[in-house]
Amino acid sequence: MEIKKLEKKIKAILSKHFPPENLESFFLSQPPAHISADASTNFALSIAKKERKNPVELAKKLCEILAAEKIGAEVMGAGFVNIRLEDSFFFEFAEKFSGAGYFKNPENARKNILLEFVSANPTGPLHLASGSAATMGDSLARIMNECGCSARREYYVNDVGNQVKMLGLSLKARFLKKELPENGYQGEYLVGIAGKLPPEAENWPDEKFSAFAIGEILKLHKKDMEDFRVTFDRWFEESEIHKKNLPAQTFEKLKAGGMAYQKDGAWWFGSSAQTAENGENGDDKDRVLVKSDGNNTYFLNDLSYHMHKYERGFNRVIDILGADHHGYVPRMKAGIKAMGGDPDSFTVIIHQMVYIKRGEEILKMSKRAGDFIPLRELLDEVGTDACRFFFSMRSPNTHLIFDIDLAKKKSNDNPVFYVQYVHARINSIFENAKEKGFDADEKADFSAYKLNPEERGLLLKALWLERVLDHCLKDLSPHHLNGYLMELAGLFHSFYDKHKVVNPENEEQTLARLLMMKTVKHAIKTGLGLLGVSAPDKM
RNA sequence: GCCCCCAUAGCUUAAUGGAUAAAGCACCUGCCUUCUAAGCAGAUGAUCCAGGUUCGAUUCCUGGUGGGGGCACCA
Repeated sequence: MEIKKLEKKIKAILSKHFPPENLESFFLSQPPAHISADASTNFALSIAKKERKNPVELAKKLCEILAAEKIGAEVMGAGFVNIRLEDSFFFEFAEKFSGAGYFKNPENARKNILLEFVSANPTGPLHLASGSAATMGDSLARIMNECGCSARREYYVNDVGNQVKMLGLSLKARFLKKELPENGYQGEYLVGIAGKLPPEAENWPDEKFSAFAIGEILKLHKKDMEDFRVTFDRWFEESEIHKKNLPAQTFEKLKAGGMAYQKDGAWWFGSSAQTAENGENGDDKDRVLVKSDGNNTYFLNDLSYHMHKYERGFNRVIDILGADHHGYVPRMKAGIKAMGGDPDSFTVIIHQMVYIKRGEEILKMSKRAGDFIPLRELLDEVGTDACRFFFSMRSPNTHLIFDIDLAKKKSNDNPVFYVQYVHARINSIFENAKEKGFDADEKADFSAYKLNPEERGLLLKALWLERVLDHCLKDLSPHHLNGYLMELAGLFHSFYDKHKVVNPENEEQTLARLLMMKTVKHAIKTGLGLLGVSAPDKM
């Protein structure tokens, strides 16, 4: 939180010279690599017009104000103010950084977030593409919690409906070695599950086959997610909302509020009218709630499930969906609004489709037998670390082409190893230090220590991790963290090649550098941890 | 036809409206007697097109072009 503290401090100083409305646009950012400064602000540029002053003049004034408070700053370019921090600042920062709760932001304390993701139908093994959503959701939840929000992960299990019936019938056919029903589930996995059925299943009713199949497939999903280091706080079964009679209650409430009408023997939700007043992003047509055969649509059930999320106390509800479901978003927002909720508290992260490149062929993710690539296959062949880092590297908006042959064959080229290698190398530095009699945790006085550019660069990078996490929260995507870790790793490897940490002839330097190594190691371990990637001591 | 997403280096991708657009792969040149060469140092190489807003646009807006996805009384 040192960046936010510094921003707060500078803002307080500036508040004596600028009106509050102009101060709102003040923030610090990390200067680009070729600028030798520790923090910079475009404040002078952004308020020049409002203040009716030349930006460079304003920037000069800023520097004078800061200099009076002993903050070193200079003007550069068109009006950037670049701040240089004292060496002592970095040592103080390093002492705090490794402490627990460094990233906890009190402003996030009231954010009670529910993330729903993967939620694959329990009718077959998890597809590779589920790994993408699982990575995004889990890493995002980890980052949110690290930053002081309360985020919970949920997996919605569609354990009722036609597909479940069909699954049971398909399993039964496999068990009795009969022809599969039309539109039945073709996958070989049902043969394996049939083998687990007891002999008396011969006399089971169809529903029991369904329940058995779902139970077995859920076990697979849970195992896959566990091995992928994704822990759901709850596996919410759709049958639960029916036991609680929630869809009927939702339906009644919509009717009572005049939001539902009857047409052609079905009940409709006026979603287009409901969203029309919102202007943009309205639903383009009304949606059926109860079909003319008397059954609920998926939408009505799902709306009641989403309202139940709010009833459980969550004030921010986030779904992660594939791009093929984006059309679903406006009607859900309209539904939440009609139910008296706040549509702005509901966010859908749409991730674009993952395409699989195998050989020269680009496959759409598909459940057809020949094209189906299970997540399990990739986990076993490439490993969780490489998979998770690879999937979290991209923004959800990227139309990713996943070259599966490359991923398997050349997994060593995955940048995850470059980052993990930092952790392993620092670990052996500590071992070496210990052998030479240095105690890395020893408190020492570094007030006279002059940081060289590489040392300063490492501590500066660690300092800015805080802002990277802010960007992840803002964009609801962990991918900024991957880029950050690769950059930090690059700085470290370069430092490592140029400077030696353990030097018995220079105790002050050794202890100072050990503190830096501790800081870098903590940044790497924390960052990798947030991505669900391990930080090995040896490689 | 309408809606959403995308277009950056040979390939896969980064870049809160900011300063000299950043990495990896591929390719080329050097570097292991020193805390792990899964590494380092260096060379080559890019913002789809046309307007607009702005002190400043890869980023925002409009219009093209090209690609992906979606437009069910399915779930």
